[in-house]
Amino acid sequence: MAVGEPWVLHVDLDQFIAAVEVLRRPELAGKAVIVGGRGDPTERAVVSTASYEARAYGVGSGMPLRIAARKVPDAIILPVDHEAYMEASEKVMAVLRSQPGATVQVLGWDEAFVGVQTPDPEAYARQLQQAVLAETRLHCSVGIGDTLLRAKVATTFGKPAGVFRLTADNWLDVMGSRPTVELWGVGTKVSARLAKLGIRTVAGLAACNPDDLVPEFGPKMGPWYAQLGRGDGSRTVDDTPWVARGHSRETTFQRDLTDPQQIEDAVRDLAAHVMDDVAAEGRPVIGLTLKVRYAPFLTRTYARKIPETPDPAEVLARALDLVAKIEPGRPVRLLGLRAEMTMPEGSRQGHTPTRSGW
DNA sequence: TCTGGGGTCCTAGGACCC
DNA sequence: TCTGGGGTCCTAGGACCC
Repeated sequence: MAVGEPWVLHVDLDQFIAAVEVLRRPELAGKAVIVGGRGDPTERAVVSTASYEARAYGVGSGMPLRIAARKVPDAIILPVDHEAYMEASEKVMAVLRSQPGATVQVLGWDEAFVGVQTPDPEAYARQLQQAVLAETRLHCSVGIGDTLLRAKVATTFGKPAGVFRLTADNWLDVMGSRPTVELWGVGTKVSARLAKLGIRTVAGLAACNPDDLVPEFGPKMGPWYAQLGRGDGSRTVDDTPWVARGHSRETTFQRDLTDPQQIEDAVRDLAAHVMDDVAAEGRPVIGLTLKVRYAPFLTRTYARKIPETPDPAEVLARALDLVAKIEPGRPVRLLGLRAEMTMPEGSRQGHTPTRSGW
């Protein structure tokens, strides 16, 4: 078999969550399906995924469920079922790993990078799509690139169920005139700050001097954004298992809390769940962050390093210390608790594009 | 229209040390 | 007595991703 050049493939399942729901309830095929929260549009919750039929009405991820239900009155609204998606995800990743010569870096439930040496990446991508479909009955789109970033962005143009190639050769032709917010790692805030500097398009970002971005974005992020504009970055797919730095739990209350006892009880509850996740990995806790959203939308975080401990009772006591920082009498809409853990030697860090390894 | 829940990493400023 | 300059650690806040 010909060895060929190294390529990065980015595999992204099409409307993954909705597709999994349709698989086990075939009568939903072709209908507007919305998955979010506990499936109750009267609750405070948001859309996890909408089927293409629902998206046609303007429903998208992150939209309040209440609004989505209003836009599509006859939509079928389902609760989020993490276990089902996890199971489907593991099947898909197993198929990717079984492809000849594939190195697989998982990015989330429904996407992964696949590194491979092949003379014909399109043929490889098609073969991969067929294998995933045959084994899981799920469709995916594939982006082909000479960097991780270009492969990731290429997938957008392959949807649904297609293949698209983006390399140094066609990057500016395809992306140059598009707004910077279409880059992976540039959101609305950063694109607005770039616009303030007169940079609106990917071509504009690609052409700028990285040093000119340092005063606005700092020594790391400035040059990083310039690199994004060029589509450059790592070409290495890393299959080292990812290890979480921490675990957190959050709850949004259907009614804002003001009673100190209720607030304390809620934190005890969060701590118990967080420590379940921590205990499953057997690493000690070294820090805590309490997140408080005061109604309507003011978020505060209170953080503290703690003496390294694996003991849930000790962690709970430190969490309750942080509760003292919550402003008394002010309505609380959301509470979150995050525990940071020690990291094992040599573990891969980061799973977001903007950070280490890119 | 009114915004979930799980993550990661960067930056700034103050405290402290040499 | 007052001061430079560099480093680390900690906390708070922000941005982004799925």
